[in-house]
Amino acid sequence: MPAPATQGSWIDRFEGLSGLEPRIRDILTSRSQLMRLPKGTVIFAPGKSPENLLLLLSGTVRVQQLGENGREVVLYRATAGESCVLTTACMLAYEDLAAEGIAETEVTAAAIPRTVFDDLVASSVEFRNFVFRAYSRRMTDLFRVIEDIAFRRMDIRLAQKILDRAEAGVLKATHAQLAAELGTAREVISRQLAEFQRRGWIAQSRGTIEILDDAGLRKLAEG
Amino acid sequence: MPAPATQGSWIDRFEGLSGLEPRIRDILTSRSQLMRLPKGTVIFAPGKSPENLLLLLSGTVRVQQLGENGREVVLYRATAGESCVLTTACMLAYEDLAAEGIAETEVTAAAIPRTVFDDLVASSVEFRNFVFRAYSRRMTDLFRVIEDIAFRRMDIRLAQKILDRAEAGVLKATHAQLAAELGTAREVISRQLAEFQRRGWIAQSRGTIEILDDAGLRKLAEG
DNA sequence: CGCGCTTGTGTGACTAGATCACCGATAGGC
DNA sequence: GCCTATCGGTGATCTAGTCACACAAGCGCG
Repeated sequence: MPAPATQGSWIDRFEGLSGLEPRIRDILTSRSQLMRLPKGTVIFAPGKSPENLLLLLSGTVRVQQLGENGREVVLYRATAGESCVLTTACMLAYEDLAAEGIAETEVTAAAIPRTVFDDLVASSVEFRNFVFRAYSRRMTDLFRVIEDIAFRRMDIRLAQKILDRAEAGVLKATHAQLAAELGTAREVISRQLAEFQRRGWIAQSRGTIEILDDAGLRKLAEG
Repeated sequence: MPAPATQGSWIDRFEGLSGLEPRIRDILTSRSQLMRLPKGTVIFAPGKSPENLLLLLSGTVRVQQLGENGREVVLYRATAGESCVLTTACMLAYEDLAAEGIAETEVTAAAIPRTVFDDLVASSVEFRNFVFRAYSRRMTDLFRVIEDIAFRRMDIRLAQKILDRAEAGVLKATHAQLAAELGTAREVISRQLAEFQRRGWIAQSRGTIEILDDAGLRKLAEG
């Protein structure tokens, strides 16, 4: 991305914020703070609520639910151009969430303090719409997760996951990681992958999955 | 709808709204509309987004996720004193939700049009807090549902459900309804209940479950 | 190099839950 | 009292989660 010529140009990377009135843009740029979080940073977690609302400029944040037996499910990922609104929910949470947010890659973000956030919501329709739209999007994501877990077959979900997260036909992930993504046990993933392999859809080696037959996987994922 | 003794007194039934400035109270009372919805009314559904935000004065609204195969899971219930904020998410939703809200009993509510809602959010800190707190609460509920579905055993969840929803030791519900609540199949519920009965924890008859041994159920539900 | 350690993967046996195909029981309308 | 819709019970079968353990691949180190 080219170095911004004007102060606060990062704002325009957010869908819905480009039309902000100058006054609001000023508040946003002057009272937020750009920050860089190394990969693996825990942004929020049970008992650790964040002080700031993050608007992601680059990188991705993974939000996952933790079960007491050590198992996990990935709830959603926030990527550049999105906000981590759940954060606001956490900021206000009268109750601790059993979820945590982790920087999955290095992340750069604009951090907006709670009070400034409130101020912005009060003074700008566009910002309000931005915020509520973000909430709506997250809700939708959560609903999909629920639907998946409750109603969809593992093989289908796994095929989707692989197609989703593979880059150039290759997915770097251990069976255990995929299991955590889908909220299931490692063995289940191992067996499903063995079956995919048997059908010639993928090739496996320690920590990586290579897609051999995209169409085969896709056919399963759709149906 | 019963005429309130003093204009706007219903506002005080909502935790967090009682401290509103008079000016805001006036907007709320004058620009909202009290309404009565008969039991079974569909408040929102896929393809049917509501125009109003509802603040529930009495009755309960059940919000459930619909799976394409006809199965369901109950996401949460909103009761008197709560708002149906998801509604606002739906109002703004750029995407249809596969969820629906249904009046589970007769419901009375104050309906706030979308524009007035925006106005209130803009002009009152208390109202903003009220709204975000409501969002936060719903998120928490959704997280619990995800955790339950993904990690908890059916027998435990069923025992909890029975304890939760029984009134005076009796629960009026069919096996099919309980199955829908928990996002499972009717047969599973039937078999579990048969087991509970065998252990002397409950007695069953068509459409009703009677709790005989509260402690027994509770012990399972906790563990 | 061989050694031990950690992490990732494979497998069998078993339990829980979901699905399918039924059939019998019950209540309510007529 | 009979008909019919709804409710509940049951066996067979399949998918998924759990447990216990064994084997394999990488990795540091003497």
